[in-house]
Amino acid sequence: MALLLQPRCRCRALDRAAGLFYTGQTLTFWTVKGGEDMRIVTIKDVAKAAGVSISTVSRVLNDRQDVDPGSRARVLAMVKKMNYIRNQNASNLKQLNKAAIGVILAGRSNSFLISMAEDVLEAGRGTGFQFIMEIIDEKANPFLAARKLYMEHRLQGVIFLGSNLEGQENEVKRLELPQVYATIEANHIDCAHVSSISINNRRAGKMAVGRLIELGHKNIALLGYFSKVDDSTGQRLHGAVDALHEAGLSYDPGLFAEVDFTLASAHEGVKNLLDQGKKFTAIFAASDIMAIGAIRALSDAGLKVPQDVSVIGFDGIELTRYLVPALTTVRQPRKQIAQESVRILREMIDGGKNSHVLLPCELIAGESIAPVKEG
Amino acid sequence: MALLLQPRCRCRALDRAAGLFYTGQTLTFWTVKGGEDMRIVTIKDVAKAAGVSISTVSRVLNDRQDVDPGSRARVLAMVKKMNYIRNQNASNLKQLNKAAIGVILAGRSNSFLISMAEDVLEAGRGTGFQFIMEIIDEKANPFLAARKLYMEHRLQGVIFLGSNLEGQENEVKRLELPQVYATIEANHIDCAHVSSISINNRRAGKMAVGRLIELGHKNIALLGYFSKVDDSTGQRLHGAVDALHEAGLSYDPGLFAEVDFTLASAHEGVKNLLDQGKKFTAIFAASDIMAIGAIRALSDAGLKVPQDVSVIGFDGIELTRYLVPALTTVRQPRKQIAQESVRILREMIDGGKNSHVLLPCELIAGESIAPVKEG
DNA sequence: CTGAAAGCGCTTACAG
DNA sequence: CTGAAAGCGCTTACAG
Repeated sequence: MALLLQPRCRCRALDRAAGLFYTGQTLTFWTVKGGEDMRIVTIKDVAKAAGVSISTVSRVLNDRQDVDPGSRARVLAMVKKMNYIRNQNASNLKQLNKAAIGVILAGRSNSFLISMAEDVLEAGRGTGFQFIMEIIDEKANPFLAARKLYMEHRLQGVIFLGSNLEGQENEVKRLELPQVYATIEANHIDCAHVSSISINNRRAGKMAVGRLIELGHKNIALLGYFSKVDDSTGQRLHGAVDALHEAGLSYDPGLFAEVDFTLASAHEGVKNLLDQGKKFTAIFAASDIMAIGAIRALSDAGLKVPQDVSVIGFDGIELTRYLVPALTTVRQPRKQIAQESVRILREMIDGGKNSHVLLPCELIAGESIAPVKEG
Repeated sequence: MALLLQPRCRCRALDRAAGLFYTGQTLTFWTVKGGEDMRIVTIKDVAKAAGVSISTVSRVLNDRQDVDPGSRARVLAMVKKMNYIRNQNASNLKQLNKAAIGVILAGRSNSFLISMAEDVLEAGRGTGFQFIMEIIDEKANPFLAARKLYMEHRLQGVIFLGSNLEGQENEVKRLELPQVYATIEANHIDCAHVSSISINNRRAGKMAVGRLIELGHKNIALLGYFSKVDDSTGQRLHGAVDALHEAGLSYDPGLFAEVDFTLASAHEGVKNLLDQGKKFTAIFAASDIMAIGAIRALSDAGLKVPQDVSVIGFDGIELTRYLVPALTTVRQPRKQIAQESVRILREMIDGGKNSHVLLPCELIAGESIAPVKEG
């Protein structure tokens, strides 16, 4: 790379053997090898500069106590001076029995899950486990991701956030690692190394629609999708139908719009219902994002929330509190799910039993629902 | 792990030497080594099973053409059968002269940047470069992240998304790699391996506030923060002040609320202004998220947008179009910035000159601004 | 407390 | 077209 020789960058090419070299304020340690001419400082370079063996450098880097304080000081000084950065590839390749936990996050743009991933990392602090997070596409294979992570980091266990287990029972079992499914009810999977923690999505959906019914709503549109196997989203909708039935109302499939977890899809779904002249006074959306898309579609049609149509979302993301009107939503206990995921996984890793936990959830009163209009 | 011996998981412990083993439908290849008893399939195992050398397996895995079709087929069959997954640690450790580009994304919960990161990956498709993305905390050191990525992947170049260059000129120069700063104006950094691409944030800020002035607003609150060095956010605010001055209005520091890129912070900032009895008829926020927090604070005080107060945001995230009222915002040409970042970086990698590009941006008319109320 | 040596799983000239 | 061998940068028993 010719640009390395530009004087304005205060860099000078230098053979590896020459060791350290000062140019201006910048300490430059340089290697020219096989066409590569970018500075790479390895443990070997540090060892040479500090006058110790690579074993000793490694010991210092790994905070082992059996190192002479003087050696340690010299090594640390050189590490800093030479800007040494450990090559994790090499480290991982060798270090087999690490205490590592993988976190597979399915869905890059799902802010609820991203927040929960942060909660998981937070909950993992001080546990002695290294948490390795992998963000994958919503449609990607989470088990493959977990296997890969295992290959590369020798995980002791995995936490899955937001993965869909639809028809994946065999994959789950074949991943022979303690695993916790967060936000997903996985109690139908009968495998001793599988736990799950979530809310009771069906009851949550029932609660939300129950509230709408209490307010006098009878024609309630539902947004979401039913999977082949009942996943979280489907359960929420099933719960909605439960509430209708319990109130002696019938479920009108014409008021269901199949939408995914995007603003655009929800917007279009509700627009379609309106265009078809469907009559409804309330909407239950299987996610907050869907609810926001829905509200916009209502607004486009001149309908006001909650005066003309009540809307309830799901998840309880931070944004809901800042919307005008604030969105009424079913709040999942995000932090608690995160913390319990870590706790349960650690328990399993320590040889404890698996468990399938259902946490209570809450209907957060916003400003987006109101009693049904007379007439 | 005792659970591996659970019959329901269809697994059986087996010495490595024993090779393959069928249990039920599941093909299980097993190793028991040093306390670890989770199946690890390596290239060596595949080689043995396919009856070739590891070199040949590696060639197949790397899609080299100099392999006998028969060998290739046998290897691929075993790879599939044995569920072989390549250990990237080992691969990266050895494979030095890869065509790889690093993408450092600063800010986990910045949806504008996350979307742009996806655009970058999209733009990178078919370039022959592997794109390696690292998401770091907003406050983390992006240069350290880049160095680490370089250590582990021998990057040819780096794209920084959303990093703050405040006082980091030396770090930039010391990172002796072609680098592109996206969304940041870095033309003050005089280094031949540094490029940047962004909008002219100052002019954009001026345009936004200019629009508010056209509508008759004179008391305009500003949300954001000024850095020591002028970064994007500061530039937007400077531009706002430019617009005021050009219109013969003076900038009232009392109408500035220092807030960061969170809903909560913007909400509190505007609440404070209102609590202090500050009078303003419009708000210019340095990001859309800030604008949303601001609108909520206005609503809490009984003020309506845009009837009582006009609000303009910045970035043009998808959500703005779905809000009610839709948020008027300065749209950054996200896709174009992403595409040009990749193009410019590749040019530099090929030995081309660096460049600092300013792209035009657009004021997207929403429903959140209106002429100032009489009286 | 320290260093020489083996080896993690892979890739890649090199010699057939 | 193929395999034996060297080596990427590290960690970790092992023997001092």
